[in-house]
Amino acid sequence: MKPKPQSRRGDAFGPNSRTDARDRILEAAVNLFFEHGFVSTTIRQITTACGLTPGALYNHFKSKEELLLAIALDAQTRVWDCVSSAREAGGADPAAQLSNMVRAFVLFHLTHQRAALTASSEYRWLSGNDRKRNIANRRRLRSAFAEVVQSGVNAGVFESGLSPSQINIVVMSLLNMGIRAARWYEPGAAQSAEAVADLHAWMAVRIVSAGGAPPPTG
Amino acid sequence: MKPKPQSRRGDAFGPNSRTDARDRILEAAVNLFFEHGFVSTTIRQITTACGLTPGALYNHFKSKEELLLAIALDAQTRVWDCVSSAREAGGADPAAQLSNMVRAFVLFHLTHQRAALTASSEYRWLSGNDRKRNIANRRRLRSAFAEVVQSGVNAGVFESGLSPSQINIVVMSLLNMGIRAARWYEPGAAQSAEAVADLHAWMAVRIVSAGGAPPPTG
DNA sequence: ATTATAAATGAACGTTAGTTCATAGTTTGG
DNA sequence: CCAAACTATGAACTAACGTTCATTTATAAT
Repeated sequence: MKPKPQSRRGDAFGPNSRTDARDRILEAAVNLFFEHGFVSTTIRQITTACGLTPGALYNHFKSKEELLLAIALDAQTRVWDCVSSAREAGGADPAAQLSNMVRAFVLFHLTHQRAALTASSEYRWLSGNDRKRNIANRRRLRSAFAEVVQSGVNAGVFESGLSPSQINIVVMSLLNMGIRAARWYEPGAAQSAEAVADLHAWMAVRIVSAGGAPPPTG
Repeated sequence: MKPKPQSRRGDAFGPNSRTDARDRILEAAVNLFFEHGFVSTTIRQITTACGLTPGALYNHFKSKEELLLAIALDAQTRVWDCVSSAREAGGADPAAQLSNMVRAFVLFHLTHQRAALTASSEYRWLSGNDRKRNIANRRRLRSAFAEVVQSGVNAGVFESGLSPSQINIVVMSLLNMGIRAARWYEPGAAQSAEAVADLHAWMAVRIVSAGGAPPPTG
């Protein structure tokens, strides 16, 4: 009786201005995925949150999973870009590279908590090739970190006792602590996102730097 | 037509020996929660996995949530005991205490991957007081770690520049990397659980030990 | 042996999930 | 100004969910 489709471009400004429906869906979804998890979030919650009815969502995404995929791929792409340019900004010094990368990674997770955490911890609900793609992206990121640490070890600036498999574990630990920071960090807290990111970068460099107690063998 | 209730004590041995139904349910549940998550695991999956029908589960647990609670509380208790005695074994030296605690924490997560990860990352599906209890247990554990780090800072054996809020972040990072290790570690891998735990303990001590670059301010 | 308790069954219940679809209104392009 | 392409609606569908229950069988206690 009262279907009132909205403009695709939206009235960019004014009291009744609305953004594109697709973007509103994505924003509502990322909020709800963060809060309740992908599985527990319903299509009806998402569409209600952005003023639509369930059927309308399927004009923009062909399934709930494709919605998750869109969010996850976008966040992964942005994390990669972010970390890549941080690496380049570190010049040829492995310590500067690693520090910059960790800082950028954590800062991204603190300033885009919802999307970053969705990409990093809801990917298990993707199936088939979507999942493979997400996993491949994650592996690529880990490899970039591992490369930098290895180069530092080779250059003698990082702890020489670290074996390649230990390096992998260290890298996974660093990434996981950054990812989980997106869960516990609260934007209004005493520590700024930059301070938290700096602390993580500091921890990373501390772990791998040469000097101090050698790593355990094995 | 063929209800064949089993012995509560079970025929302890022999070809048809069966353990107590409650334990079989818990074991099936912890496996499925680990693999598919709490929300996605169905009562029917659990009961099928241990040779029961859905209704039978409710003779042992009054709801799906109570099943999760039983698993989570048990694991938390065991982690606490484990970490507490590791702390005592460290004597009065904060570095030995922290190293032992991290080692014990990680080792527990690697040898009880399913239960530990369920306790640590499915607690959000508990409601009301169950959830509060879980959160309180987690906080107690964090406090124990923070106490040790703070005592090391006070004693001058750990980095003096670390503020209390930085200590909290460091502790959360340490715990999170141990927790996540339960997800990526594969028991048959090249690295033994002990070696991985040792490496984590090494990282922890490296981060907090005095000397090296001072932590960022803020 | 008899009784009381515990445990398993299989069918059912009420909900709610993701998704589809005929319909109707809106926007765009020629 | 008309037609084609979009987009939102609201109702419906199927499937699966957690849970309940009357009933039946096994075990434990007296």
